[in-house]
Amino acid sequence: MDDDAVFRALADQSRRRLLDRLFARNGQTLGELCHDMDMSRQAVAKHLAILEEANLVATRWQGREKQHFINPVPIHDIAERWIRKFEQPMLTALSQLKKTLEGGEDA
Amino acid sequence: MDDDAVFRALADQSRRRLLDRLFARNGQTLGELCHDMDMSRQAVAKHLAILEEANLVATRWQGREKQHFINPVPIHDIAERWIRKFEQPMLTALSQLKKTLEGGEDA
DNA sequence: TTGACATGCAACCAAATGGTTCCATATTAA
DNA sequence: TTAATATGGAACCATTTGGTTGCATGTCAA
Repeated sequence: MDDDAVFRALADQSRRRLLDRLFARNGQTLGELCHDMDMSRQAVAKHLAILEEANLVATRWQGREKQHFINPVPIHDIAERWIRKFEQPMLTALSQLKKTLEGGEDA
Repeated sequence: MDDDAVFRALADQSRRRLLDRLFARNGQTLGELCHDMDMSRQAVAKHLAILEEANLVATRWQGREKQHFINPVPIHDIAERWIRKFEQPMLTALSQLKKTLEGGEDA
């Protein structure tokens, strides 16, 4: 799986908003997803293409409409991995951080 | 907390690598973090500034050296929130996705 | 068939991004 | 004091990014 594509896809506010919208109601068409996005249809289509490229969204043609479906797996995977990575050192890192920054002089 | 800054900070491969390095050993100086980064010291410093801006890294001056400490809280927070958001609809979304994409014709 | 509708494609543009280089400043060591 | 070391600042550059517009294509409905 391409971590980088997923991270970069998530780096944009508008794309996270599109994911939120698909969470609220899955399978929406491009036209539906354009509502209240305050940018052109083509701009929204580009964002969706980036999400699709990152495998965060899958699409299906239904007649002349393109439906968009969220794919929760990649984001769940990286979130899981990053959480797991951070959970262990978290407490020690935190106390260490506080000590070194607040306390002042200990190495 | 500024989600956007955190997401964008994590969107870059080099910055994720710097976080990895700090996980491996916390409190490293700029000079240490420059090793094997295949870019100039100033470039690394810019990346670290972005991480610091996103509150993912805290720094402390020790003489003429600047030490860098990872702050696991923000990334843990957004990961938690995104995981939680995705966990509930995950199973249903997945089965729905499979049905609509593989199966073909059901709405 | 004809027209409206939903989308794609491509060219273009401004701004942000990731990098560089040169020089300045502060701290340590000889 | 002087020199080396660790970092910061600013100007600059190429590429990427996020947006636009105009036009083309395919599908549905009258």
